[in-house]
Amino acid sequence: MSKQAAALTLNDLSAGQPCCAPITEDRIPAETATVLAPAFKALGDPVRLQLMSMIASAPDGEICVCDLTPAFTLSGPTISHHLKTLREAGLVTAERRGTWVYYRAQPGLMRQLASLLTVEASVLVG
Amino acid sequence: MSKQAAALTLNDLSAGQPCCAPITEDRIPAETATVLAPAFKALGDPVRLQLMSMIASAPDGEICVCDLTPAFTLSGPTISHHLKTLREAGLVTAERRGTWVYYRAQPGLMRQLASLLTVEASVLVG
DNA sequence: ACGCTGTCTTGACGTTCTTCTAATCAGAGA
DNA sequence: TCTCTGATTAGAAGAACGTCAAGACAGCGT
Repeated sequence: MSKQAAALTLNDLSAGQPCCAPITEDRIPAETATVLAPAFKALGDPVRLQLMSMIASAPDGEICVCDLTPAFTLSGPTISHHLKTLREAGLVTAERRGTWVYYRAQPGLMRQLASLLTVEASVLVG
Repeated sequence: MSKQAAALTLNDLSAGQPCCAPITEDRIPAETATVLAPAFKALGDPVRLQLMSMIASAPDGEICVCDLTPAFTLSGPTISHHLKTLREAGLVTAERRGTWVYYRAQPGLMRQLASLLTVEASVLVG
């Protein structure tokens, strides 16, 4: 990384209201793209996309790693690595309770990504 | 490619109605994840995210490569390569008219990605 | 027909990603 | 304290990615 002008972090975005207009309205600033692209990248793997959906759709809002791992034909460390990627992207949080670790989705960031992609009717008609 | 059970393609999804419920409601099937993950991956680069936003927010619904390239400090071939990635992900289409090539967003796929990430109030409150 | 401009493809190089095995850490129970 | 189980970290191999320079292709103008 050579030139990193603005120190815009994920918290600056997920804390406040919607970061910016949908990409159909205005061009995204470079700093915003730098902050949000990693979240999209984290969802850009089939395994992580399924993990994310299992976490986000968990009945109690959380799900144990021990329930996630057997759902795939991948080794435990590999699943753990993918979960770390989702964690570092800010899409999920982890909490250890006793022996087990539970994962929970972060709706704020998800909603931001969704609103960024929202396409209004005007774009379709026009 | 070893085991490719269902021949689910991008067209199967973008042609019809919403592919599936938001990931907050149900776990997405493996085939759907395989089809949609590349679209998220394509958006997972700051340059491509900005390109996508410039294309999607273009006043006439389309924008010339000659307007995209000078907006970045990257070589022409590199921009062209990123545009190809967006094209292969199904997020944009390209059309040559005379000397110039114009890019246009594909709202269908964008709307699918957005609805997949949609978080209802129930998830937040519950 | 020729050259000019705009865009894409090719080939290469260094970096990052995905996956594994092996080793380590955290907590529960005897 | 020792051991057992669940989860993460460390290290390594192979594939994929981002970038550029050089070359190829497409269309316009002379």
